[in-house]
Amino acid sequence: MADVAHATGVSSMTVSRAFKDDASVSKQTRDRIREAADALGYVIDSTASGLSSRKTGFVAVIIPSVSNANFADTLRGLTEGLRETNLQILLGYSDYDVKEEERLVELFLRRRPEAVIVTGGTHTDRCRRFLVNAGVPVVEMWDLPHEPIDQVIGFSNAQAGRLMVQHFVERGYERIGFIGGDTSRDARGADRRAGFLQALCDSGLEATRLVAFGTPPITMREGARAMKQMLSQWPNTQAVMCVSDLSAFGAMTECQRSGLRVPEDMAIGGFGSYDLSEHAIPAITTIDVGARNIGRQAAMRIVALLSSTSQGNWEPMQIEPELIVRHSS
Amino acid sequence: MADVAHATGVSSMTVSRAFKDDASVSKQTRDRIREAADALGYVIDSTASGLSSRKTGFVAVIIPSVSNANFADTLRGLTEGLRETNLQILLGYSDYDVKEEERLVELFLRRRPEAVIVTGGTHTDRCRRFLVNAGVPVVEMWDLPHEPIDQVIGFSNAQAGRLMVQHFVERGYERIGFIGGDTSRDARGADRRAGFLQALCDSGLEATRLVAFGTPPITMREGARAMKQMLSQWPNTQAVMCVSDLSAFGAMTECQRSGLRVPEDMAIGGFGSYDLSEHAIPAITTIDVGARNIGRQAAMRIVALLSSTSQGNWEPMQIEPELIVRHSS
DNA sequence: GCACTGATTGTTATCGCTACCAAAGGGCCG
DNA sequence: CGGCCCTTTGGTAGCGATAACAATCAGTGC
Repeated sequence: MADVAHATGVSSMTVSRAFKDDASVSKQTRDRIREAADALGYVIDSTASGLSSRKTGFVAVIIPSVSNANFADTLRGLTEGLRETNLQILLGYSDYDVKEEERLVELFLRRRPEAVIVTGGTHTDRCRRFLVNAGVPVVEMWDLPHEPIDQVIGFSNAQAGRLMVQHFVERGYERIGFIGGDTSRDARGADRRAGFLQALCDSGLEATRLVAFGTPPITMREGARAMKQMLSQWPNTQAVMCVSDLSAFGAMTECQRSGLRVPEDMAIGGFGSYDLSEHAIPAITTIDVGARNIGRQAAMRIVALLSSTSQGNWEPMQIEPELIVRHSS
Repeated sequence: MADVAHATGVSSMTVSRAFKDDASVSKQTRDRIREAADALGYVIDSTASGLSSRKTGFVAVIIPSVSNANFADTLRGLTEGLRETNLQILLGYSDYDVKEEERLVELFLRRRPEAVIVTGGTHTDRCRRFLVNAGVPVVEMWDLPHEPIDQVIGFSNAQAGRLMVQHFVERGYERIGFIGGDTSRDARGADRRAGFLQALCDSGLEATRLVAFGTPPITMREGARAMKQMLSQWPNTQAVMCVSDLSAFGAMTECQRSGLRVPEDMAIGGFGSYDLSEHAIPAITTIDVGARNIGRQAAMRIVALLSSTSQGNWEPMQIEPELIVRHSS
């Protein structure tokens, strides 16, 4: 920076200002400085400016997985929402593991982010302590935690499960099953299942046809295997909700390979509104939570909270899962 | 940090050392310091340590899209490869736009990453200048650039196109088409198409059945529309290669909706070896480039380059695309 | 002409940490 | 017992920027 200052004949302070958007430098000087910087190949050092100004421009974001289209969509929404700000995303994924989430949170807090966004409301104690003491806005998304740490942009996963049961019941199905992964790791998947079971009970239906298979996120392959198990254990099952569209697709192809017609012999419901479920034949009934919108809303809230002017009370934002009925049910 | 030092009765220098892996501090002192830090809620500041030590621990990674399972896999490979180091990924995605890539590279260089990984060998002039002058290892992956900037871990996209033609020809198909997106943005997709066309010509076959539809990455929907156009323009087409498995799936479902049997009436080939193509009915013939492995290799090379001991000459690493024959062709 | 205002630029002192060098303490050997 | 080495700890300067204040200058109104 001193070099650029010298080359332009100004002080380094002026160079610093030339690279800030809102600083008062004459347009002429700024242009000259920018030009000189480009010629010298100078790139401003955010590390130093972050230290000095105590603003790093980072937003730490932790999602369970990047391979999951839903979280990828949320990430996209976040990116879009932060595009015009000078905030940058520091992304980590936890592999659906709260211990790994804790590791990432600690790692990321070292970078002094200006906000932290995590997925879900389930954390280790140590992780929770980190977040509470972070001293910056924290957003929990994709869930409605009982004891929020700070901000919440989410929806009720149990509600999603109930919606699907309601739909199956309206269609006249009575012997209804659920396919998911191990519930120990994926708290949101477990919530969907819990809501699903509760709704079955409320409707006076048997709630025993559960297959849990593989570590989340469960894939098409595991969905297929789980359906195979479902069919051998409860052959007269009429409808199955799957914890995700991917497993729903796997389950559906398993039915088709077994010569079952969907939905006549077996109705299928998924979750997540993947492109896949729209294009599969038959198209798969699913639940849309507006993953991209969740990201966008989280970004908007972060931006609002950081622009100190706004001083609203920030209620949890509750998003309504929406059932999308297609041909598979 | 001074607080922790005071609480433990040591100097801040010793506290600093207690948080480094290789520093010489007695185990006893280190434990006491760590304990005190935890109690005080102290988290070390990487911003400051980065400034002081000139090691930020960042690796800048730019991929075209996170919604694309292939790049998500590469990212996963990278993460795995860097897990045990103290390097952290700074991720950005360019939306298949070299101008956006330039913006990201400039943004990321401000963070003083210790290495930069970009996707593909096509960049704007300014971006290329940035990368050349970055002063840190640069890896171009997913392609074999004619004029590499530094390190290369990639494969020939043209080769991928040729492989599929070869396969179609062996199967006896003669009227062969290609479905892709606008070629102006996706250089790698364009390369696949170029290799495809070249191979058709080499086999003495007509190379005119091209449908380009939508901005990359093209989706299932666009694959379906493109197939519709293909069928109306060249109804007697026997086989089609699609630029990705997603578009291949969309194209295949369009055939099925039109009452065409796959592969008897229309053979389909994709690219990328998505889970989807394995589970679709019929399963889709595709090309596997080992996306995860590319990420892993890139990580390994970065790690090797940064541990100054190794002083090999680093040839481009050329990965061989592999044809996976399934039932759709 | 003079005080006053607003726009632009310069000076100085940090931000929180680590590199570098120095020094203290303990064990071993001749 | 002195000298040497090794382990562990401390002091100081500086990494590259910005915050906060000070200073300069031109224009304005009276």
